[in-house]
Amino acid sequence: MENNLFERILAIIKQIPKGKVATYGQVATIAGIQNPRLVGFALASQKEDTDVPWFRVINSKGEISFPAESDGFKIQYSLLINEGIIFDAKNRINLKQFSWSEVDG
DNA sequence: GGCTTGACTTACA
DNA sequence: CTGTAAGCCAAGC
Repeated sequence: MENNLFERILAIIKQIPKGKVATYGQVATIAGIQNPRLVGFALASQKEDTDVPWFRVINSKGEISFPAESDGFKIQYSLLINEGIIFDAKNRINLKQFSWSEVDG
């Protein structure tokens, strides 16, 4: 078990199964931290060639945390669609259906 | 060591 | 649903 929160966060995100997503709060809680921003902060530190499926991490609203005009949004959107995630007219997904449970894995 | 910022969340009005 | 406020951890200056 890594002592660094960053590596712990990344390790958890890497455990997210394909076709599912986790919220920042979800990952933060599993990581044992009380600050969901650290999750996004850790992901922001990653590179494009990272092994971490950062695109499977979204906010509690079930939507991508990037502006729809941003490239990051398009990339994450495309990657999620590629895994079977469905977005609604508001660019949001059904958390009830796609949310990840660590025990469900 | 202190202040500011950040891919956030929850609560209240 | 929209707007405001507090909480929390790490990095950068």
